[in-house]
Amino acid sequence: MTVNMTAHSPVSAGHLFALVDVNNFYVSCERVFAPKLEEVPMVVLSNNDGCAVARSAEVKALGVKMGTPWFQMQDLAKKHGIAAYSSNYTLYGDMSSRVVEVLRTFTPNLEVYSIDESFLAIETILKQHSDLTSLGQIIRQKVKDTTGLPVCVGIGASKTLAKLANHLAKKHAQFAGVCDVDSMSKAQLYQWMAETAVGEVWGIGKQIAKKLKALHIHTVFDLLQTSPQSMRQQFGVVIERLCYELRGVSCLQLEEVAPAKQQIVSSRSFGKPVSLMDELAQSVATHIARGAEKLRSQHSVAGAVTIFIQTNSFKPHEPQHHQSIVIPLNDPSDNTLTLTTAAMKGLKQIYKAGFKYKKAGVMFSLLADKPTVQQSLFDDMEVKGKSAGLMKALDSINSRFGSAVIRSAATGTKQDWQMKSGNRSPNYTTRWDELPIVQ
DNA sequence: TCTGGGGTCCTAGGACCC
DNA sequence: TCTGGGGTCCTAGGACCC
Repeated sequence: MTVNMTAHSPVSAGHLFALVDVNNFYVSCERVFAPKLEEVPMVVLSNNDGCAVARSAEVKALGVKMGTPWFQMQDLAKKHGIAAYSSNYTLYGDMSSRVVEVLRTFTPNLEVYSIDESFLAIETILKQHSDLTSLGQIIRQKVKDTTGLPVCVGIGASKTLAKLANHLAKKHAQFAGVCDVDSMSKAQLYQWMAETAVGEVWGIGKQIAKKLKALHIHTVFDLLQTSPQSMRQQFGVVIERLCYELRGVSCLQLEEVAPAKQQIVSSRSFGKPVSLMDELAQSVATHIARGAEKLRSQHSVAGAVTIFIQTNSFKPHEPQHHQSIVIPLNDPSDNTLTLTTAAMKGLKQIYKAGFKYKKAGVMFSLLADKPTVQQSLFDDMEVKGKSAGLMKALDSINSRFGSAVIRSAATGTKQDWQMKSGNRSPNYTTRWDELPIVQ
């Protein structure tokens, strides 16, 4: 997330954000395709059907917390007829894209914040609508009509206020799904803030809420009364910024283009504990393959591979072994074989026989942009000698990307290329059509 | 050999988010 | 018996170099 260097300087005046958030996203997705579930209290379960990662309104009302293990709510489930569904992330990803598509019809200035939330910059589209609340209702209706999913809309002068507004819209029926704190009177907004626990604010988690409580800061309004400077002293720049955001001073910008990930993780718990090296190796290999796909999809190469294995920390009486190891790569890579080789080397070093492992995973870090194909073309030439490299490199590119990518190319040296292309270095070429093509 | 300070890089861990 | 899987940013401390 890009932020201002100092919390004191607002991005600019006159910002207006709308946060559109799907209600009980995974549950709502399942209900779109099985309308009979509409009235059924239900949860969607994590991998291995371990815990509840989404709860319908009825289940939330029963006090079931996010992440509650399914086996712990058996009695409750029987008593209230709670249905449980295994998660289907392909479906949810698809539904998420559809929602974003609808939102883009309102404005291109949009940040996809998570699978079920987007921020919209709405100051520019306001003109076409009589007021913000009716704009929010139109968005709601259109998403519902197009995708079948229910959303709530929160509107405010900063992202944090939009988040807060969304929270109010969800929690209080009187808002009918759209809350605009920007058009509220100050007195009214402060009233709502005084009724909202400080821990509900975006960026205030359990630990900080606890520390704030010790300072007699219980509600959002209490936090608003403090000086951001003193908050900086005690909690750091993040909370200071948050205080400004609550005051309507926008410090967090809209991130329209998602930045490339800085790390890519693939990990999973085992259904049953695993002790054998072979089984761990298989799991690690699978994670490497998954991670490498993610890596390639964002055109990155990894500079290091971390492998980690863990025993079941929910069983503190059993022997515990949590260990990870970082294997740096001499040449950053996105190649599954290269990465797997490195991972196996690491796994061998941390594996200990006799433990019951419950989880394994890999992480790719030190990510960098993958060199453009043109670059590697000429890199190969440099390495292998002037003339042999090009056609060979071409073959490998074609086999990798499909044979239609480059039909033919001139053989020649880097110097030839520089002559033809006006003496530019090929390293600065990023376009396919600038490759030296021969008919 | 002693003394001091500043900068960078890496790692680990904590806190937060969905 | 059964307890998710991703991410981000910030800070502190140690190693190392000048």
